[in-house]
Amino acid sequence: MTIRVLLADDHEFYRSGFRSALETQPDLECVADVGDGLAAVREIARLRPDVAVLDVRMPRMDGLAAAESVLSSGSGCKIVLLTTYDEDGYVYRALQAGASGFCLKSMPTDELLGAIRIAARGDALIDPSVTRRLVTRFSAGLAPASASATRPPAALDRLTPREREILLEIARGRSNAEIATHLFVGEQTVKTHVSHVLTKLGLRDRIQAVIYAYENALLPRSP
Amino acid sequence: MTIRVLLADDHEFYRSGFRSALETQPDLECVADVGDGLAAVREIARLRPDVAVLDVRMPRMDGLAAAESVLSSGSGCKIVLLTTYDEDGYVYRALQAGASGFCLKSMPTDELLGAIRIAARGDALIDPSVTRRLVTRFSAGLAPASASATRPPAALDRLTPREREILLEIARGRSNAEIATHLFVGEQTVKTHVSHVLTKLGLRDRIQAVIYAYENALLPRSP
DNA sequence: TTTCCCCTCCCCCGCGAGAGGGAGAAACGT
DNA sequence: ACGTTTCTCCCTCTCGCGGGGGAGGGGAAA
Repeated sequence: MTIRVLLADDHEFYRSGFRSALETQPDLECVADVGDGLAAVREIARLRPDVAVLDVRMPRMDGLAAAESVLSSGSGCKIVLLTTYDEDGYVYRALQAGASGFCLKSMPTDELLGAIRIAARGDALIDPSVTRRLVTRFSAGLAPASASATRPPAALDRLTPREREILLEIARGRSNAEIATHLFVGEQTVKTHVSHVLTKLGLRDRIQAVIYAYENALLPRSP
Repeated sequence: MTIRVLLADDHEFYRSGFRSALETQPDLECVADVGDGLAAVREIARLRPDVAVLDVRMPRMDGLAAAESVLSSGSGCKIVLLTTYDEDGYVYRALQAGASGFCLKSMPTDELLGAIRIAARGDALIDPSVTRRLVTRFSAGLAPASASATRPPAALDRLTPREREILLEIARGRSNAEIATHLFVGEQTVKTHVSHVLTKLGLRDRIQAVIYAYENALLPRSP
């Protein structure tokens, strides 16, 4: 009984490499590979794979939204999320959605294949470096970032959703070019958003924005 | 640089088998093996191993209590918990105590050795079948929180006092000119220090330095 | 339909930042 | 005495950042 796998990633090379790796495994079969989240949701509904491997960063619909859509549909398809960035915020959304895996792309091929098999049998695997963050959080206590305690400063409400997203990207230390790549827009666009964020929040430069984000608990304060 | 390991388990045969397995690994060294939790706590304090592998079920003091004792002592010793029973209640206590691993005894030898290495480098590994329960709980509604870690940043020791001072100034969002004024030195001097700080800490720019400072709790929470 | 907001992208321009050199003067331990 | 480390200051050069404009498209409200 082979495990039917679907892959969604926006990098063509990555997908072809992934397919090649799967072909060497007698128990794994890649039924489709797509380049964005929307296509992933559609193809999963059509082909009903056992496991879907989704990149977090994708055009049109990101992996998290796609995972939530698939998992709430009750199709029984297991989800393994992939990311090049060990964003722990993503882990929580993924876990809350019921994902069966959260792995870094830097993970060795055989380990990733193992993660797929683990997901297929109903278990779950989280990348060790991500697990560490999880443990740190657990040992620190509880309470979701969205709930209790901290009140959002009124100035934040003046930001558009996109601008808030940009603010978080800035706070993670990314350059304009990096933000552009990660959000699939041009660098000029990013510069415009950054400029608006700084103006609306009355900040001098992106460094002040980083400090602003930390002081206002927009970022979890833990390594 | 070998990883120094301590084992605590109440089965004599298991301990000897564990020692044998470690002897085949050039990077792992078993500094002691004990048969109960109380002895584990005492020997960990005396021998200061890098990683302690503790069985959950032990006489006198169980592995969880021992783990909590060791982890709260701030010795820096990492804890990997072992159990034959995948009780998720144990996992939660272990994670809340700050354990770096939670593995089943049924785990293959090489994977357990891998878990020790993972723990030694500061990451964490949870057995996949246990992770699955974790995910179930997460998706059921639990949520974590902002954390506070007590971690000694080793790279900081490579900085001179002046450079540490500069790092704090950077983290406060000051420009080179402002730092110069504040510290009564020339801006060129500041630029030199900043450059050294970035080089020594392996950071790309001052923005990463700000993030570094926050993540390593170099700044008191001010808001 | 018109108006407004949001997102997207483009231009030029000035400036601070950081790299990559070098160099002098203390203070330190030997 | 000596070398090492630290702190100080200087140069040039490149590049990213941010401000100042403008502009088009789409969606939602009026």
